[in-house]
Amino acid sequence: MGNESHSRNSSQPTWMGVRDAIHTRILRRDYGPGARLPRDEELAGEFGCARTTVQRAMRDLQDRGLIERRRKGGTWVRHHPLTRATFEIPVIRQEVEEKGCTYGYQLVHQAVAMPPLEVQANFGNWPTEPMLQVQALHLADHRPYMYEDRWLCLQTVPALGTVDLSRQSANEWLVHHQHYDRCDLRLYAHKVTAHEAGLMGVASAEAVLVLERTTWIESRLITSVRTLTRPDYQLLATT
Amino acid sequence: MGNESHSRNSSQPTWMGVRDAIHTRILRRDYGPGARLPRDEELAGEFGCARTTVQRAMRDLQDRGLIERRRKGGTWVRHHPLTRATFEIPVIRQEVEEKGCTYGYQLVHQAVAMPPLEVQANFGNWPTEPMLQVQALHLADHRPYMYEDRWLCLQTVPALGTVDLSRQSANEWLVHHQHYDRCDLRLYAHKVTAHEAGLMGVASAEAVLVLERTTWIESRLITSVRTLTRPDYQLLATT
DNA sequence: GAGTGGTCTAGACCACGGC
DNA sequence: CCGTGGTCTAGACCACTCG
Repeated sequence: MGNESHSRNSSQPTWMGVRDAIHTRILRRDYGPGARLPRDEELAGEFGCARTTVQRAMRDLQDRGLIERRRKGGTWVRHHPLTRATFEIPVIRQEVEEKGCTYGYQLVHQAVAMPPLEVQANFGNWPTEPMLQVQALHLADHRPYMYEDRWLCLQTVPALGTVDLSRQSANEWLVHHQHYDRCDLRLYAHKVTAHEAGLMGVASAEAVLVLERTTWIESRLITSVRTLTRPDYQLLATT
Repeated sequence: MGNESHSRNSSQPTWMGVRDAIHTRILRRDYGPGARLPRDEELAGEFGCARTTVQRAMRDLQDRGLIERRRKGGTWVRHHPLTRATFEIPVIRQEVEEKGCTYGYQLVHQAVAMPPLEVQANFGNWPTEPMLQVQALHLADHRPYMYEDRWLCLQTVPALGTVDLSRQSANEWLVHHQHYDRCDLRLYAHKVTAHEAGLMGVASAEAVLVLERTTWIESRLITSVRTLTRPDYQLLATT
């Protein structure tokens, strides 16, 4: 039944021990796909622990997408366990410097304009209005590392109007001066245009990973940015 | 101080209420980047709740990448909050059917062979040995939806040798017969080859998103699969 | 209405790790 | 060593939701 490697001693089960025991039962189909698990209280009795401990174990299994829990409905084994992948999106300067490279930044274009429809698509109900567009390159050892096309909301962050974005990236300024409480992400492949290829220093029509991020504070739009990575860029996750 | 929208009433703070209050203080730089927070017990006293409740709030802030906690070291505001994105990787049949399409499957190639080096790179210390390679198309309304190039470990899952993979996808068989307890993911952009373009029914040299997954059970390799999506495929996440 | 999970408490002990 | 977070308990009440 699992070797209980997480328990401190036999008389006091840990939540990890309980979790592993239940996980094992799911893997062995003692609790098969779609099956209903015993009530927390019952399991607590079986394992000789408090109901809180079972709860802690169950929350972990739920976070991992193995079970579903509903008040009154009880706990159920998912028919198909969810595969959830968590990626960490790094701060660009930090990522570059952690690779032992010198970070650099170069402003390409800046103007106030009306965002095109495909950008507005990220904004939900947010009213259409002119925004500050900033296109810039992030460099590693003086070579292009990432290209970003960003739209900034001057209504939400008026201070941006006074920042010299040729010296400091909007990314960096925002990290230090404007927190967010919501972030939408979109990830897809993109064939670079001739213009983008020139800026990035890659072959024309190369395939690159695009990361689109839209951030908000208290339901007010801050910025939407489309980031083009180098063709060899990979996102890694271990579940 | 935040409007405590998560508290049931003023006399009994909820962990979400406490979390939001602390979050607000971080946003307002009452607890600035790199600062140390008061001990849990102290905060519990301030909020008039049990230490357990503060713990629950802190764990959530930690999961969201806003703070770091260490025994004896205390709780600290991260200099740069982590941006974590969680994506759900769907079961293919389910994903297709949820879009209202008919799911289909077509085996392209199957053979036992030695996996090439770039595939072995996903296997860590796992010994090199012949594996079952399966290339197949997943269809939506009879049109190509995804292409997968998969390597299966016959040592770990001998039963696979007897499965007719021209009728049922390895994906589906594995979901029903072989659970995993570890999954490594890798995500990148790829320019399709002429061969892949022909199979997928897309223009040659098109950019597509590739999802590589390697799964394990009790430290034994199960399978490694490289999935090519359609050019318009996007992964979405809301943090 | 009633069964089930979700949360809170007060107190205890443990484990990690900085000093 | 000893301060701090991590976990466990036993019991209580609450909130959601299914039948």
